[in-house]
Amino acid sequence: MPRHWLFKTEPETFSIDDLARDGTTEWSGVRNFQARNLMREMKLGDLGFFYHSSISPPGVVGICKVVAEAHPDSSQFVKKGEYWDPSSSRANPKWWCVDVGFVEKFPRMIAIEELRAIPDLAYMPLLRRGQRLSVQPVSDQEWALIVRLGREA
DNA sequence: GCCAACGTTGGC
DNA sequence: GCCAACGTTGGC
Repeated sequence: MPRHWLFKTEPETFSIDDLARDGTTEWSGVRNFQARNLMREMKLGDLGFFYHSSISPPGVVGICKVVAEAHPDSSQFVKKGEYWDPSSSRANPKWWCVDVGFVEKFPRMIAIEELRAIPDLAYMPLLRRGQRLSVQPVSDQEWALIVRLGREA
């Protein structure tokens, strides 16, 4: 069972600086069953990379941790909200998510281009063609390698 | 339960 | 803005 993860977010919507400011946040709005299932596997204290997507350049910018295990995603019940799901109910919630907390911001971003150049990372879903999961597992080896890179000033 | 159409993701 | 990839939807 993976104990490390990667969380994608568009920084215009919610960035590492937003997480640093707020301390914790509900990782709501994920509407993909595979990503939901991964969040249900997460345990309190699990660490994850914080990844900025849909900007130039995209990349890993820091570390967050699971501060609450999976619970129903509150945004699915907000009527007319962006993430409202009329097919879900409080009695039988469809979407689940964790809460994440700020751990650290790396002194530099590790851009996807740099990750792609490392053969040991070739099997990361992030770098694989067509893999668009917004929540992904990260192996222990990948984790250690990327943390080392990120902490290089 | 097949599968075409459609919508979304996300790097480039 | 383009477009490949792929998940979801809905007609049949």
